[in-house]
Amino acid sequence: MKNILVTCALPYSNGPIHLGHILEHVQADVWVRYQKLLGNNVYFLCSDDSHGTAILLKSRELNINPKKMISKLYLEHKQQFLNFNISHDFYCTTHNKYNYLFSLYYIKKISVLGLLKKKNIYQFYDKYHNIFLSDRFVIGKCPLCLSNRQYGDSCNVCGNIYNVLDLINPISILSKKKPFLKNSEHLFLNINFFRKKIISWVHNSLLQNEVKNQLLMWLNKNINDWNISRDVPYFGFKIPNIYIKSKYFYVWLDALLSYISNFKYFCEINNLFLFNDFWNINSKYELYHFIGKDILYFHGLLWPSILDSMNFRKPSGLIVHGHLKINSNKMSKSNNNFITSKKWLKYLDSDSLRYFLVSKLSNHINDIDLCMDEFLNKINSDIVNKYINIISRISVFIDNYFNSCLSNNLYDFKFYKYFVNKSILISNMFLNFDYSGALIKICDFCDLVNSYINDKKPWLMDIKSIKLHEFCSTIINIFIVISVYLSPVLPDLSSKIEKYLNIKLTWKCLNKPILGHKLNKYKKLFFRIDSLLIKKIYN
RNA sequence: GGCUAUAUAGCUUAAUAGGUAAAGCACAGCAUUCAUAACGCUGAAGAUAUAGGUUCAAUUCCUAUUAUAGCUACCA
Repeated sequence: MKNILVTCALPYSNGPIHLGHILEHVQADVWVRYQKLLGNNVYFLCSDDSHGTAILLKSRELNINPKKMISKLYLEHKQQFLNFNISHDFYCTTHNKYNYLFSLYYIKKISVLGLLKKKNIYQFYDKYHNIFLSDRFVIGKCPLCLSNRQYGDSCNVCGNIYNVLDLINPISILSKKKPFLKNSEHLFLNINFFRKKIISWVHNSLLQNEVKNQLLMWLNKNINDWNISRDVPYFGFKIPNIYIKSKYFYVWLDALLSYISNFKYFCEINNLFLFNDFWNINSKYELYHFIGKDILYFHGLLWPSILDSMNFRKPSGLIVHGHLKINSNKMSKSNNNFITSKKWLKYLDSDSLRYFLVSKLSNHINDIDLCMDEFLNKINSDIVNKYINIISRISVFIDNYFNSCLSNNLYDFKFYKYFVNKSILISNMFLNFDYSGALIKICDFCDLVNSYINDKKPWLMDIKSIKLHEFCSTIINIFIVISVYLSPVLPDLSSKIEKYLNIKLTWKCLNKPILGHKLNKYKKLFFRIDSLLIKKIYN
């Protein structure tokens, strides 16, 4: 039995959960559910990322206390993930005592190692809002291609990056006025110190090839010192004055540290003595982080360095996915295709989205396109026409002629066994993150069964005959096997199937066929999606 | 600008060590009635972004170009 700790990237506490979040959590959830199905011991943790300038500004905009805002969003986020059956064992926010204590512990460690340096830097300052402006809060004319309204760090038009101080006619996006330059002393982390150790971690952990290449590219040159402090006003943890005066921890530090502190918190609440087993430097237990391709820099460079400095173990692997697009466009409010999880559930169900996303996920970091027409076709043809159709066409006989009871023998044990024997193939595909490939195989199974039924023509067999009874029981047993394979993907449908069949869908179901067993009367298990609902999503 | 990826039928994706490019959806015909106009069988059509190179042989390896995505810390 394996012991595994799994995390997702932390949703930010300044807005609702959207389908992009759901993509990542579904990818992790399916993997976690498969591990559990196979009997491994998995803890699945996540948290809201509740610090940073953007949260402070959002709370000012809404005119409420940032603490109030993040706790309100926390409850909302947690509920949304529950609605999509994401099986987190623990979900909290980064704004908690444990995380603060680990932040203190961390800065002490890097300070003792002599890796902190103070440097004076110049930044734009908005005197109307009394706040230092990060590059993203300043817009102006690109110094290279002269395009208007570009961000302080890079130009969307020519793609160049530059120093914010070179921007022509800079304007603060907060006050819409010209900011002025102000200097401030900051703490910088010498991350280069860890370079060799990180390189060795990259070579020895489970990473996709493209991820490995990207990390080694960054690691092949010197990495600049990392500014880990932020000026007031800020919403986060304050750095003790012995290190620097009036500064806060950069949000990414405590966000990453929360992977550790949340587990500590979780263990304390549940009286588990597992913390050292999972985090000690020689831990044999496994640790995986599911993240989007945009935050690889932090998880592939900063995070291993943090763990190294604290003398904790490093991740066994990172699972990096691409971004979610809607109808081939980036999901954004300006594209008018920003879909929150709440809105989705108003018109459509969780399982169908889970199924669609899983059918698109592989071990590559390609973007995933949620094309709504394709979604409709896929759900109706895969789930209804292929998979559910099997039970729908056989249950009629069982209910009408055999009092909803399975026979004592099978009509075709060999055929049944064929599907059971695929269990290792299917589970390995899921465990290796080849979700789309696994679903293709499962659809092939359904095609095979439907074709078999056509071939054997049960409607021509004598009603109430043993032959028909055993035939139907064979098909239902195969349906059970396929349902076990799909259960991590479709939790809602699976629990309906469990109720109907009077069984629990577990890996043990594959040991031997279920015989002489009483089922419930069949009722429709899954409904076709109406194209009208798809249109409503956009209104 | 630099780096790392990606580019295959109308759409979405396969192709495990260079060796006849495969499947689902959509489309057409036939058959069938147990099934949510579902299922089955047959068929047609049609694709390796562009230009070169290496090779007996390239979707696969190399180079360039084009397009797309992410990164290029101090947004998260």
